[in-house]
This record gives sequence, structure tokens and C-alpha cells, in this order.
Amino acid sequence: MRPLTLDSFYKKEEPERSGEVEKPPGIEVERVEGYRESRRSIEDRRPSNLGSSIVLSVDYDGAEGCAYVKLYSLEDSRVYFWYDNTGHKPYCLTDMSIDEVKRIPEIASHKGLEGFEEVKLYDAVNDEEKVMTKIIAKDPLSIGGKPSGSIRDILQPRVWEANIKYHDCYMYDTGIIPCMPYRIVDGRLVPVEVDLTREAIGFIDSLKDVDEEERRLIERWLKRLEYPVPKMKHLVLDIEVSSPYPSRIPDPRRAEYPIVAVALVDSEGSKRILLLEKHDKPREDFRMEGVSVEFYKDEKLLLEEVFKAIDSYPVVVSFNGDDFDLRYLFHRAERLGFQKSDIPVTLSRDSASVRYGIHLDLYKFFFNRSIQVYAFKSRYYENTLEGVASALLGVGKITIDKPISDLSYRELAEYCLRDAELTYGLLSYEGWLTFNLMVVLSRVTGTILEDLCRQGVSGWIRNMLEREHRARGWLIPRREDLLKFKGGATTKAVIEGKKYRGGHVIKPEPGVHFQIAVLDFQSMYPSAMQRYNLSYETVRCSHEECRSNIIPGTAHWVCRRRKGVTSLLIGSLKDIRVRWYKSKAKDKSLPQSLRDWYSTVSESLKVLINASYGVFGAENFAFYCPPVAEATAAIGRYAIEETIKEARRLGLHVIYGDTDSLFIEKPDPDRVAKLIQWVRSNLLMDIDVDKVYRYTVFSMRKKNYIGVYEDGSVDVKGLTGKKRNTPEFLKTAFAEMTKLLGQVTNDREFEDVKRRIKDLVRKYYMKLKKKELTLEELAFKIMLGKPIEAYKKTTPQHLKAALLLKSIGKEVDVGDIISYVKVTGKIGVKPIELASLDEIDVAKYVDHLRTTFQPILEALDIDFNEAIGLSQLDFYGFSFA
DNA sequence: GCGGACTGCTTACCT
DNA sequence: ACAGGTAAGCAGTCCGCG
Repeated sequence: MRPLTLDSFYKKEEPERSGEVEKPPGIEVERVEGYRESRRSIEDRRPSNLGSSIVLSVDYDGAEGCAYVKLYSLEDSRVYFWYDNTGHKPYCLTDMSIDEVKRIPEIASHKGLEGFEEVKLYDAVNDEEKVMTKIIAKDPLSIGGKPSGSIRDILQPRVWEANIKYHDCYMYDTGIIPCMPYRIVDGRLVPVEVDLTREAIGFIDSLKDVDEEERRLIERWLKRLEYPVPKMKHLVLDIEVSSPYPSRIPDPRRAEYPIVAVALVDSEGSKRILLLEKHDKPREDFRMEGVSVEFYKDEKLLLEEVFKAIDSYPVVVSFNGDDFDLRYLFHRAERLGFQKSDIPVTLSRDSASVRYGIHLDLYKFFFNRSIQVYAFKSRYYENTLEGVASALLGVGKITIDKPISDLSYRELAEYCLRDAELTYGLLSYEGWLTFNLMVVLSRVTGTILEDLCRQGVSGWIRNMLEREHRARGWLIPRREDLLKFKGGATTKAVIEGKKYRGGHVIKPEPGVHFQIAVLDFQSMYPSAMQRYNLSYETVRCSHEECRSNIIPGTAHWVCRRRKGVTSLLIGSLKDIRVRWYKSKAKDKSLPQSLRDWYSTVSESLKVLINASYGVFGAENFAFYCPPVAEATAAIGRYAIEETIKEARRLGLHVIYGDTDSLFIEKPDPDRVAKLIQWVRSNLLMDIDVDKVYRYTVFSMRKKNYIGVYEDGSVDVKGLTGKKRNTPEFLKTAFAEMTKLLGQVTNDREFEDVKRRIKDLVRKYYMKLKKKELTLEELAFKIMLGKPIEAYKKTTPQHLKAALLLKSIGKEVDVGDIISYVKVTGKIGVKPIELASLDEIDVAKYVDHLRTTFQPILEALDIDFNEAIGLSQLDFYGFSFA
């Protein structure tokens, strides 16, 4: 490997000691009382010396023509700015020589051109050094972003690294890491050295099996993650707008209606509610416990007060402020005649930022799929404040049954305040879990918080990889080159339309099986990437000699000469997660707050590690490379298939498996130990007993089973009876059944429980027949997955119900859960608001009762018709009732 | 022009 | 905009039927 450097801008500073090193990580650093700073000019915020401060953000200042850093001082809790004085400028690269570029007239005469420089970079795709020309510009827009005439457009297609946002480019080159401590010393921005504890150093030394390169990475991660998250002052903001149309959200771009209430809730315990006093509605005298209720006669004054607040906090938080609150505030202020310079909000196409601090929009972060699934374990699924808050905090919005303009001042105040409190709750609950998650992800991937809460995992991982490329002096590959050199997939997917074959699912052995051990591969895909050296530059590398190093089940090979950068990054993150953070989180000798921090780090790393495979198969990922994703999945299949073969050789009875798990019946401990050892030495992966079931119930369906633990608790996987769209009465019935199953400890007890299950099914059948159920219990609740107009091919039932709702004037939106029941008649469905019990289509519901229980009844050898007490004659439509 | 077989769409789940 | 694999229900279409 040729370590080439791109260090023309990188001026390394001697790190300084912070003097606050032995503090335990994850705990607040300090707390400053009495916070209500007066407004300060920009000049007051540009000190030439500043003590330890946290990098909040990096941005480009058009007027100054350079990058600047927003810093949060740990000494006085204020925000300060540091403007670049290293002379760093925006640039892109081309493979043309300087002379060649100079001969392009549009470049030579370009107004934004600053100059040229020759650089040597390592091209990882071709494993060779490349001489490139750096085209330096006066400002980021000259590189790209103008509708026409940008340097990158002129150089097309011979241009590299031209789509990187300038603030990212600046951070990559200077090595600035967001959310880490820096200080200003005589005008220079200097990182504060983070010292590791003796224990952490000991941990690194104890890593005997990792090479020097990974050891350095692990040290890097530890330094970023052992440094505490300082307590910062947060302001949560929520606004209400009076609109004459009840269920329609006012258009923030037009901002036609007055802002009648603003709630400001902060991390220092202050709660304010600012109300607009209407001339036709006298103010009410009321108190709210612990809340400052303020009336304003003039909307302009109210906004000024809000702007003052926005200006005085380092972190401003909203729920959907990008698209609504801040956007509305901005346009409303404009409409009321504010000067632009007096509005502390800047809007871009899909975000809103604030002048001095940073603005975090929790809506986007909570709606991020990875965060939803891995960090919050799918505990919420609706993308609304109501949905997320009631699931995570157990408190929902205040329900109002009239338009905002009809509320009394008190009702309005309570309603608005609640929203802000819920948002604050989401940010701070469980020891500031949400904010800490963001900080960890920000530090590891080098993404500023403002971007982090708005981007998806592919953006975060892109940032991490691009930064690593710059640090190593590597050329960042272009998507189209990656695709051209690496090509597409070589396996055929099971699902039509997918790009390559994924995980392998083993057909289950139907029936009841006692004593089941579930063996799981530990992080199968990340391990595959780590152990098999998978990375975009190593899979299908350019060396002839590596072509024989075939990845089983594919036509791909992997490099023997170089260590893959992705393999290394993911591998090191996986190793510190498992060997440090996970075990620290479980360490009972540590104080709870510290364990919480370790577990937050562990969960954050999990998000990144788990997503690292998927992104390579995602078309929008900057390093999109299907062979990498395909090779990962192929190694996974190879691993599980070989493990099953070995298990069988050892005489173990495998009854089911899915992607990275194996279900083994009546396992002999010695043989299991042998299998685990075999996997370790032959596949270089870890597998262990993840859980043990007293028994499992399988039908012939994959991804559907019940597992009963030794203590009687029950896992239900995939079955209709636990899906969230299934009517409540079916879920209740199913839950009753699983409770019965939890009591069974052996074969004999099954006979009794089978009888009771039959009774149970019959009970619910009779309830249906007699219509002893409410509409609410009968409702299917299905999410509207796209806007109504987007359903072009079919009209599914939940859409029919939604259309009926719309026809009675109810607003229906993407993401709404539509509750409907099945009724007799042509359309067949009605939203519960419009239906009545006597039109329920009982036969349809009996069908659902049947299919809900079918998989289990099948396994227990119970006949549904017999269970509900139908004779054969009844079944064929005769009845003697 | 009717009805069953089939395909494709949609949602929610598993790993 | 991280991936692929599976189940279930329904909508809509195809195709055979003299």
C-alpha cells in the first residue's frame, strides 16, 4: 500500500492537555446556572483564545468567503465562532494535467477560479498511484451548485470529488471531528487531547489478535467515545397557527395566518408559553404550574421574543421544524415586515437552520429506519409526534375536537405546551438517550449533528468512508467507475426484481418440538465482511493472482494483497462494540449512568455495523457496489449451509434456520460445543446458543413460529395473530392461546391444552356469530403507505376506506393508520366511523379467525371446523339452527 | 359473460 | 432511499368454455 498524503491544507497542531481527563465518560461535564444571555454581536463571538469547547457545526460563510466552526464553550456555555484562517478553499479534481485544464477557455476565464495544484493520490480501484490536478475555487458554488457554468459541469466527465458538500470537505481535510473538544489558541483551532483511562489503554494492549492498523483504529474510536457528552442547553420550540380550516395544515411558505402560540421548553427547567392576544377575545387570567404564561398584543413582538430565545441557545430542537415550525416562523416574520437580518432562521430546500446554534429536527431522526429498528427496537411505527411519544414516553398529545382558532387561551396554551414537552421528552428520556445516540454517531462517522439527524445511514457511512479516504490520501472513487469496474451481481435472487440472492431460509419441520436450542451467528454479515476482507477495492480487485481466491457461490474473488478499508473499519467497530462497550454495559460494578452510556454507544455502533452490508447494495450509496453486498450474503449462505452439514455429521437434529440461525432439537451439549468450535476454526466466525426454548411450534410456513421459554414466556414470530394490522379481537384470542401454550411443560399436558384451545376458538367464533364485539375490536388498522393519488394499479381495501373518509371531509395523509371493518355489500369495507355492527360480514371474519389460528392448529393437529363445532353438513352450508 | 387460475400489488413481518 | 426472503389478502386479468 502506498500511503500518499493530501496534506497541502492540513496543518497539524500539537495537541494540548485538557486538564479534565479523569472524569468518567458519559456524565455531564458541568452545569451553568442562570442562563438568559443578552444578544451579542457576531464580533463578540469570535475570540482569538477560547478554552475547551465542543464543535457544534461547520459551515461556509459566503460573506467572509471561508469555512467557520460553531463552538460550544464548556466554560461559559456560550456559542463562539472560529473562522478558518488556514486558507482552505473548495476544490475538485481532474485527471487532466494543469496545462490541459488551463487550455479550457471556460476554466481559464472562470470568475470563481483560484488556482491549480498537482496532487498524487492512490486509486484503490486500480491499485495504482494517480497524478491529478486539483482545481481550486474561490467559493463552493463555483465548484458546483450553480444552475450552469460551475467548474464541475465544465470538466464533466473528467472530474472527481466534486459533489462533496464543502463543509464536509473542509472537515475531512482539517481532521475536525464534530462533537469533540477543541480550543482556540492565538487564533488557531486546536484539538483538545483526550487521554484514555489506564483501563482503556490496558484493553487496547490486551488485543493480541488484532494487527497494528486495527489497533490504531480502535484507539481512535475509544478516544472519540470515552470523552463525555457535555450537558448543553437545549431549547425545544413548537408553534401553533390559527387557521380557519380545522383539519388542514397551514402552508408555511405562505404563512397567511397568525402564529397564536409558541411553546419554549428548555433543558434548564424553564417553560414558557407565548400567546397572541386577539382584539376580539380578551385575555384570560390563568396560571399553569411552573409555566410562564405570556400574552402579546402584537404578533411582531411575540416573534421578536421567540427570536431572542432562538438566538440564546446552542441547540434548538423541534419536531418537524424543517418543514413547518421554523419555516412558518421565517415566512411569517417576512410577511410582518422583519428585516432578513433580524430573523435568526435560514431556510434551504428541505431543512431550516438557526443563526448561532444548531437546529435538530427530531422528526427526521425518529423516522430514520435504522434508528427506528435498531436503536428503538421498532417500539413505535407511526411517523407522528403522537405515535412516537405515546409509544416511547407513554404520553400522547392533548386531543382537541375543534379548530385551533376556537380554543380558549388556556386550552391553546396547554395543547401547545404539551407538544413541546413531548418533543423535549423524546430528546431527553432515558438519560438523554436520543441526543447521546446522535453524538456517538456524529463522532464516529464525522457527520455534524445537523446533517446526522437529517441523513440516513448511507449518508453517515459515506462520510466515514470519504473522510478515511482523504486521511489516507486516497482518491474517492466515482459511482459510475465503481459500477463499471466492479460490475453487477452474479447470483439470481429468489424474489423477482431483486439484484442478487440474499439469506437462506431452511424449511421448518412442522409440529411441536421439545428442547430447542437456537444457535446464532454473531453479527453474521459484518463478520463476513471483516473475516473475508470485503470492501469495494478488494472484491474483484485488479490483481491477476487474486482471481483464484473465489467467494463460494459467486463468480467474485477477493484480494489477497491488500486489507480492505471497509473490512477494517467495520471490523474495528464490531470489535470495540463486542469487546468493550457491550461488556461494559453489562458490568454491574459500574454506576448506572455509566452503564447507560456504554449501552448507548453499543446500540449506536450496532446501527452502523448492521447497516454496513446493506448500503453496498443500495443504489444511492456513494460507494454502491453490488458485488460487495452479494459476496457478503453469499458467505452468509455458505456459512449456514456448511454449519448445517457439520451439525448433521455430528448427529444434531436441525429443525429450522433463517439466514444466521439454527434451531436444534434435543441438543447434546458436547456436540453443540464441537459445532461451535468447528465454526470458529473453519469459518472464522462466532456462533453461540442465543436462546433455549422448552418447545417450539412450527407449521410448514417459514418465518412463522411460536417458541416457549423455560419460564413459560412466549415468543411469537411472524404469525398473523401478532401483526399490528390484525383486528384486536383476533390478537386477543391469539394472545389467550399463547398464554395457554406457555403453561405446557410436556407432551401429556398438551392434550388438555388442545381441548382448551378448541374451546377458545369456539368461544370467539360464537362471539362473531352473535356480534358480541365492537367495531373497534373488529377493525383492521392498515397504514396508508403512499399518497392517495399514488395508488395507480389497484384499489386496496384500506384505500377504499380512506376514500370514504375523504368523501365525508376527513383529511387523510400518508402514514395515517386507516381503521376499517369488513361489511356486506358491494364495496365490502367501511371505515369504523361510518360502519355499524349489523352490516359486519361475519363470514369474512370467520375466515380470518381460521387463518389466524390455522398455522398453530395445523401443528397441533386440530381441525378448525371441528373446533368451532361445525359438522360436515354445516360446513357445506346446511344448518339446522 | 362467467368463474377459477393466475399474476401483481400492498402491507407487515423475519433475519 | 441499508439489503433480500416470506406470508397473506385482495384486485385485476387471463383463459377456457362450443
